[in-house]
Amino acid sequence: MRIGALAHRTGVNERLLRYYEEQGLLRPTRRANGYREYHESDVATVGHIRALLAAGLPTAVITQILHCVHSDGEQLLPAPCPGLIAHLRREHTRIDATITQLQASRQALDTLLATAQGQATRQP
Amino acid sequence: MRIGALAHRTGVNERLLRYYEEQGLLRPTRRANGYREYHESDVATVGHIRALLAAGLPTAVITQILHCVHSDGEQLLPAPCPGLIAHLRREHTRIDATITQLQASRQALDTLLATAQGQATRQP
DNA sequence: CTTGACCTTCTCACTGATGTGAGACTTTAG
DNA sequence: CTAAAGTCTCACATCAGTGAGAAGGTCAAG
Repeated sequence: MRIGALAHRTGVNERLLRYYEEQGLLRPTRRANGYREYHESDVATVGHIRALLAAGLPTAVITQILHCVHSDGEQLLPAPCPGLIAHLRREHTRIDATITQLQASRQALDTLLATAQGQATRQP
Repeated sequence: MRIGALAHRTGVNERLLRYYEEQGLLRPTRRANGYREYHESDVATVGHIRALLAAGLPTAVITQILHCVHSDGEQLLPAPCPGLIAHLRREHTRIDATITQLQASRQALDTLLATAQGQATRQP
């Protein structure tokens, strides 16, 4: 599969897929003419990458994770990767904190919106 | 209050406070020697800015919001600011989506951790 | 074979929030 | 007065991501 097809199937910009390669997240092979050739499993990998990035993990950590993972479907972590588990636990805590904070922000926004709408309907 | 004191009280880097001024989020006055002089209420304002930034709103939008707000404690929005309400509603939706995605990421991380710990305890 | 549509390559330059450091000036403590 | 601490501006770095441009590859239709 070439880059355009992968971009289309994952919804991720081609430019970004090249960036992920540059960061060591993806390792497509090359055709004779230099075109990147992606494996079917890269579709799933890109999905994982997006999820982890959305969770706020830096690419360097994601690279490490991906190296510890046989992405045979969903079975994971055959390699030892010491320290990684502790790191992941910390990330987990961080995500929890982020969610809590986002909920607070949303609450603040709710209040703001309630006030704003009160204003707006009171003098349209 | 000078910038160091505000930084200390809010936990926000001085550099960042200057950046917020550059972006129009804060408008400290200047002393004769050029030092920034912050008002007591700026402590609360910085808190609001951090919450909104954490929610993913860009500084430009936050500037707009702050201009529509008499920060008399917590009472808000005396100015009309048309279009802002719709914008805020969209941001609200976006935050909801982000929270959902983060929860999914956390779930994925849980699975990863469970597998990892299973591996780790099986062959220590 | 030529043309045109489309795909891919690489490189340079930028964003936005934040970090960091340098060099100059001011204020404060001893 | 001197030293330390605080502040100023300016500039460059980061990190995920975006955009544009120039060059070349691929393929089907004429």
